[in-house]
Amino acid sequence: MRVRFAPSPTGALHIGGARTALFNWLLARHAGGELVLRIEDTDAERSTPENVEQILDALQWLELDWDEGPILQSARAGRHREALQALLDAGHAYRSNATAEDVKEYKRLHGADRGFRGEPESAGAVRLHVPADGATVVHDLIRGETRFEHVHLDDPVIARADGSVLYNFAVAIDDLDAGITHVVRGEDHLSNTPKQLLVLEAARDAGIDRSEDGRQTPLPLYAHLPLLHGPDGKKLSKRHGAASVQELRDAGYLPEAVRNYLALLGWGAGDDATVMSTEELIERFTLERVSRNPARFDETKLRWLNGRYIRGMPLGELTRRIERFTGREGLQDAVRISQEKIHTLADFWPLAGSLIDGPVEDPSARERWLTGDGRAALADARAALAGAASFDEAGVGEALAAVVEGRAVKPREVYQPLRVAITGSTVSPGIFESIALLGREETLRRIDRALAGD
RNA sequence: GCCGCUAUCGUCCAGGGGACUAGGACGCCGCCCUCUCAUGGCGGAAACCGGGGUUCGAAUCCCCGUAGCGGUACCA
Repeated sequence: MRVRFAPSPTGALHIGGARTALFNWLLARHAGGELVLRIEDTDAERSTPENVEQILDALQWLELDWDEGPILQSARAGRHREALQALLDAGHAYRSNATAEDVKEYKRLHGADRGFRGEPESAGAVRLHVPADGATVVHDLIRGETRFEHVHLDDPVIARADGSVLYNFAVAIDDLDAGITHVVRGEDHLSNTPKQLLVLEAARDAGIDRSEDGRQTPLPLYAHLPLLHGPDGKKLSKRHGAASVQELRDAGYLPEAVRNYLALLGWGAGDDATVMSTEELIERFTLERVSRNPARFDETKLRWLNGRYIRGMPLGELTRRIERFTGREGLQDAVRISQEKIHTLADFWPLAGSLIDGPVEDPSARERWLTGDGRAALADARAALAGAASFDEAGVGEALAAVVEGRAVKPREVYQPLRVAITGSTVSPGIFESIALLGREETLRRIDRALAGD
């Protein structure tokens, strides 16, 4: 089995593209086949080297590797011209100066459901001859047979007047030359498939489909994946939050969680498995179980899944990732007491950063907890902590429990003022853990500053 | 407009003629745990797009309608 992932570098790699890459990768790894990476950059206007870099970078972050490539489609222009000329010579294609208006006029005359047929001219863009009768049937591995009647198909333009080839031609030739056995891509390409199949058949007839050993290359099998949409059912875009792989990374998601989540969009293991390691995904993934319905990208479920991965991760590993994410070091103790409270790497600093860089400013928190009884409770807590026999979590807990008991109040009446005093905010890791982490000296200093505050 | 794809809880995935009183997960609601936020545990609400047909029997098969999406570029 040889599959391919063929993004066009017209922007960052979006979630939909990442899912297509993942499915191809899963399929190749499951079957012990090869994955070819091809960059579809035949549109020089819109393709940039920066975008190519970004796509490669995104795939690397996702830890999806490939076995061949990246092959730049633009580098194959020579082969494309040769193949194009062969089709022209064999009479499967012709030059035409017909414009979009001409096509419209043709349909007005012959009916809206009649495909455009042009007259061969000496110059102009190159169109493929679509047979007058019959139909091209796409045997889609996911959707079954889809029949496209030739009368409905326009003679597609396969090359510009300057001889540079267009997408539907380049794809067909490249898939053929690369010996691709399974074309797995988004459903938006289903309608393009008959055109590509027609190019492939014309290419065979023109005799340009022979591999080195002279054998005819079999036509690839096709599988069209359901499309991915935003939460509102519309096409994915920036409005939907993290829509590109880079944005997912910056939002603090883990690549393994993203892989797991993306695999669940348009595919299910068959039983009720939700959390699956990449190894398990590889083992269980099959095209037969891919759904036909479009799916929506729902970030809340990704967040939950990401949280599961974070909680299940060894402390050292999580620390390493958070340190790389934040660019800080020496975070292990803070990470340890935050692990069960965060869902993404990005959640860590807002939760626990104040333990490292000092309390944050939150006037409303001070107003609510550091006035009246709160101040008094804080003073008691200070005294208790100053005299605590030991300053580990248990020692701190004991000392503070005594304060709660002594004041005969609900625990929060002591703990919240304390939390605001040492972190500045009402949200933090556990209070005993936080205080133990700070140590006696720093804790008392922060309490004193809070007490002196207003 | 034309051509095509799709249609099960708010979302994702099961179920593919009788096992459906339609299952699991996220989210939501409630309870428990609890120092905040979380985590964890328990419970709950929540769906077969509409209409015909086939059949003893339809979420499941067929047709029509509707809706969503895609294609219809000298874009990919």
